[in-house]
Amino acid sequence: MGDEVMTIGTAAQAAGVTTRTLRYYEQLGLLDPAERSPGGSRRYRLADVARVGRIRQLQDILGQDLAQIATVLAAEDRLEVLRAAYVSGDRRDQRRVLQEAILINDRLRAQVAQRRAALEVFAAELETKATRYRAEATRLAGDTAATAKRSTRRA
Amino acid sequence: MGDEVMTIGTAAQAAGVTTRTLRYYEQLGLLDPAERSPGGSRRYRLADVARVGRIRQLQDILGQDLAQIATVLAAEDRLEVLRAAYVSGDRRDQRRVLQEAILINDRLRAQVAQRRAALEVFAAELETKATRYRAEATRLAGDTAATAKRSTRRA
DNA sequence: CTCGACGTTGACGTTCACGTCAAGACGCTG
DNA sequence: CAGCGTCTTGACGTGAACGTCAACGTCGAG
Repeated sequence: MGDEVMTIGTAAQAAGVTTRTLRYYEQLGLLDPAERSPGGSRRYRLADVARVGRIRQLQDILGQDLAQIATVLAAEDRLEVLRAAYVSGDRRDQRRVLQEAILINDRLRAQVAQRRAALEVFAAELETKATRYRAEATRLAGDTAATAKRSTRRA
Repeated sequence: MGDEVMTIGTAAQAAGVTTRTLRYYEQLGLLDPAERSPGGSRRYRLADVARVGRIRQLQDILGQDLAQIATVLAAEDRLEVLRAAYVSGDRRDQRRVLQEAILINDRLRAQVAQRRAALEVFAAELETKATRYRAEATRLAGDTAATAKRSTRRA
């Protein structure tokens, strides 16, 4: 109960994309609707809709490149598997599993860190300008006020 | 002197792109090589090469979408113009010019801030996991050591 | 059971950001 | 000025990420 199951049209609407997009994502291996109806219709669950949301979010963060997103999702999926393996695994497995998880996570972190660094630089540029503008604005205001009281200055 | 002028092939190589890319950027209005030779060959200057670099940098930061990059570049260009207008303008112009500059800059900042926020969220997720993994790793190590000394624990 | 809405696969169309090729003009070296 | 490498415009090709259309099969209300 609770695991709402829906047709592709409904799922698409819920996810805010078209049915074509869902089929395309499936074709690329980004998504795989758990079951088919006896007749062959895809059946989506809320988890699938959520995954589409994740894909769009990643597109927003990392760019359109679905191949790159595929690797990120694969990594995340693998982490999920590892998590399961970890809690139910015996002691000697856990170290290996954890090591792999750390490796995957670190790779993702490095990737994100790089993008973040580039963005930070750009943001810093903009902030610098913003600061200069503000300073200039107050200077202008002060100057104008002073000018009004005294007279002229600066050739 | 100094303002090195070059042919499209040389400029392309200097910028690390192909000649096709340079013509394409020009076609989109992202770039415009100052002059043509009498015969019609494009002449690029170092500033043009730098601009290409800026475009690639922005692609890296904001994604491939050249239309969006065009608006950013247009904003930056406008800021340059305003800067010139500002230093040579008379007092009553300066306030208007500065206001426009601030407006443009703020729009860019908002845009960047949004992307930054999304990235931060993702980065935070990864950091959380990294922390958990590290904690788990030390726990495992400690547990193992303790287990070796005492005996078994945890069903 | 029928019928209309919706789903299926397959294939072709479209936009973006270039790559590639053709036919000719340009430009520098010898 | 002859020749070879480079540049010009124009046009078609390409891979990614879908849109769209055709010719079917499926599903659920009546």
